Amino acid sequence: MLERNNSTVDLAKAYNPKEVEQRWYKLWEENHLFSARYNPNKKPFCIVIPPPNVTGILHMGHALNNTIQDILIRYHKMKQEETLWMPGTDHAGIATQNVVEKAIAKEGLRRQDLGREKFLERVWQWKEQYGSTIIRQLKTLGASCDWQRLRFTMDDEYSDAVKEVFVRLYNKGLIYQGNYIINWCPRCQTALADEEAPHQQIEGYLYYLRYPFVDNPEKFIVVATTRPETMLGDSAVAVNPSDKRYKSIIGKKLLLPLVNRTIKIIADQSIDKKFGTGAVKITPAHDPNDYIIAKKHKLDFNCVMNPDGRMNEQAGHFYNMDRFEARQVIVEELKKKGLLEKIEPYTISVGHCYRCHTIIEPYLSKQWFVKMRPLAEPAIKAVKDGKIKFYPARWKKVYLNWMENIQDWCISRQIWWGHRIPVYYCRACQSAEAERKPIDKEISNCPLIVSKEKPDSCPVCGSKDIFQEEDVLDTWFSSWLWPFATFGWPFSYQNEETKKKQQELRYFYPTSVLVTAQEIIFFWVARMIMAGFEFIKDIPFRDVYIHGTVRDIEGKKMSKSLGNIIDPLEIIAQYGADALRASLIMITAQGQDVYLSKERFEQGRNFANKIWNAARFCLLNFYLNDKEQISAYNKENLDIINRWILSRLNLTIKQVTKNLDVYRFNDALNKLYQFFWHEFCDWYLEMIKPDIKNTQNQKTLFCVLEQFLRLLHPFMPFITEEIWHKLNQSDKFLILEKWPQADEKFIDKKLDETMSTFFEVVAGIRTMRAEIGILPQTEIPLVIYAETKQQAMFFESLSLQLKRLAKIKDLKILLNYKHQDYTMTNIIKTIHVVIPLKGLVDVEKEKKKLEERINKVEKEIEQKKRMLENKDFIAKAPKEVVEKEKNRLNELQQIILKLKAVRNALN
RNA sequence: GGGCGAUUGGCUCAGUUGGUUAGAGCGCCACACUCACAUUGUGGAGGUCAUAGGUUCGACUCCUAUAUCGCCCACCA
Repeated sequence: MLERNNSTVDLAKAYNPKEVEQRWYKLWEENHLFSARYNPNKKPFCIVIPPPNVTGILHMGHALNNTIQDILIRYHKMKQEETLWMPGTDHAGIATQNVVEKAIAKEGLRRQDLGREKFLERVWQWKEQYGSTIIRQLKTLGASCDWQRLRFTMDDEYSDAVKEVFVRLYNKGLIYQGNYIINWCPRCQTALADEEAPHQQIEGYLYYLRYPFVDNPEKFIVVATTRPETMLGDSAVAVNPSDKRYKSIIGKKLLLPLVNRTIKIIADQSIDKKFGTGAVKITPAHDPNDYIIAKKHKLDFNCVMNPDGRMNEQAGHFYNMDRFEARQVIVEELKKKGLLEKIEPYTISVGHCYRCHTIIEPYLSKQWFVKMRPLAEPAIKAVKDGKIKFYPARWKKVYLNWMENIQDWCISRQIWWGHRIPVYYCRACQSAEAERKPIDKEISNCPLIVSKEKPDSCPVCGSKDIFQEEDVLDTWFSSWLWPFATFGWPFSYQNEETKKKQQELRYFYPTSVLVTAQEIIFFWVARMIMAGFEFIKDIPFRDVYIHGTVRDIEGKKMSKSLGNIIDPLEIIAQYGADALRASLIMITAQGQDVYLSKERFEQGRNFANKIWNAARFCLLNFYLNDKEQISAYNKENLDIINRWILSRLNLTIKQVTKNLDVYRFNDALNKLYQFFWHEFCDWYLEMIKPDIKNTQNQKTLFCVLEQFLRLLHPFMPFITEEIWHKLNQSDKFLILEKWPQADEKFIDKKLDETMSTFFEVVAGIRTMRAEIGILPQTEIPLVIYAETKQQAMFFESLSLQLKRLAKIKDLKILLNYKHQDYTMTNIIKTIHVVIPLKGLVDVEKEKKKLEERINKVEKEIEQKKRMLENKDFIAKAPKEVVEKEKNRLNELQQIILKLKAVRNALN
């Protein structure tokens, strides 16, 4: 009930987001407004959050990503769907381990000092202490996640899913172990997947080395390399078999410098004759291409480096040198021996660890892999067939390109924090060689036991001395199960609870949309699609919305090391979460990168403040005791101003809804911004102000404000909820209210046009006033010469407003323009507007301006005429367009007549 | 080497299937504070839509080149 006593409406002059936001979030949570459940009577809508790292703290990327999800969730909730936003965090193996290692380093400890178990204890401790930071921060942003469902990728239930998946894939023959050259990070000391080792160009050198012949040490062959330190592990030099320069020496023996080992010259098609000298040193254990060649030619694999990037015992007197130090020393020694031909500057592209940015070492080691081809097939098809849609669509191509060239996935990591690989060995059967060493022995025959649980005894020898694989799984090997493992899949134990969970999975899966950034398409999106098909036999989500990357104002990625971070929490503290959200959304065009500076957030703050003050004004002026729904009116009973604002409101509802449905958040919000600020505040409120107590104004005002709050709620949840309660004085939460539906019968295009003519006239008068220097508060007389009787009546009906808005006294609305005493005249649309005050006008200036305008209009008339004389245009353009052009020409011709009349009068 | 994106007023960007007079925010200039809001209001200046061709009755929009910037993918030592 709308019972209002002005003294009870107590709103501060400026909006104070801090207090409001905290209060409402608490109430939302306490009332479980975000919780979702199986509900067959409602359409499900589900988003799984891209789980932030437990080590994470909220950055702008999170803020954007989660604001978008929150908008979708709140929007669909208001559309009365059963809405679930599944939250959680990711254990982030390497990242978290690094963080904890740094922490214990302060105590002078390395993880090896603690041992695996103790170290893991410390990680869990760390997680308990700091792991919920990001969750708290998401709450300050307003995220409407179902927090009771909060998942962590290392939860028991979730870990069970990971093990299940490993076992299933292994049994299907899709997981294998093998010695391959993988991306090795010498700092993290673990293998990485290809995606985790992005290539970056760095300025390096191309070294030309001389390898002497065994039978003739005076002569040599020259090879080019960017990594001279690997020469210690060379097994051969390869040339192209068709290379005339080297044809005769294929098969000859060379003496590998510094190590004095004999190697052969071999021939291989893959060698590019044009590159370098056309002769390539082959280092099978340190280069993926050389590895392939070595396999083919059965060469030796000489590993010369330790996992920490230092040279190993095989490296002779370079032992224990760091790889880059060894590079310099080796080059130096070769130079002394006269075996360095030359050094050229050269740009090379090398992999970098995506966690610590150390240069990757291609390293031969025994790792676990997933065969991806079979998994990719259905995932490719689903996207090709449009079962999964990308927004913006261009990412489809990127996805397909990657999927169609997919490589096997290295999933083992030599770290401690993560899901330990569910593989067991029998010590009795195991020989010493099974220890991890970069070797090229075939996989040991020692029996593997792949099992979710530790087996009691060895199935081969019966020994009870069983131990588990040391490696853990790639973090993404758990993340790719997120859309279903979060529901409790695989429901290993059947009971009431798991049955309920199963039902929920069936209800919410496939989820509705995945919202993420482009960097994550390969890591996560593609793999979730594959896992979805493999384990649930269905797509994991229908839509994938890829938003842009948040960058600083210069287009650089925001990062700690660059020091260009804008902290969202600081913005929230300063301007409020609503302001942060609104600012981010307003400048984020679909899928485009966002360039941010602090000042951008003022726009959101200003908008919030504007809403606050407009609402305050309304609340101070409501006096009706009963609230009547506007839909109960017959719109014919409303006056033109109320009809107009309802027309604009309904159009806005339509546009906002449409834009939200296609993920055009900026368009949706900008429409609301435009409507509220410029149509509702600037025009509507100003027009009804003098007569605000009028019943129909009251009702319409209430209705528009109420509907607007609903529309804005997904974008700016806090301020809308606050005003909503002040407006309704009830306990009903806005988030539970229905999303407005546009009522077509209120949308009146003609009326909109008529009103904009009125606004143009008002603005035109203001311009004239400003030009002749009449102060805003000074009232002036005015004559309007309308075109038609109807138009005159229209202005008559708005004369009160016109007088107020343009500070007019003695308003005359006449029909036939007759120039009398020239004072100041303007033609707005086709209407003469005259300020009958003498002596204010600089006649020469006016003449000049008039001439300019006449010229412009004449030019346009010429153009229109040409257009309309063109037979092709008349024949081929749509009728409406031709009609429009004709009308415009007509109008222009009227305008020009009037302008000329004024000019003539001036002369 | 392939692919993608961007190029619109001083700045940052919109412009949804091609259709009148290309929009916004910020900034700038001028004016206005006892009036819901100076985190405001009113008015104004400022753009040959990167360049060159082409398609079309009509191009900011579609096509082809070119230039500049940015990103992604690829094992060329």
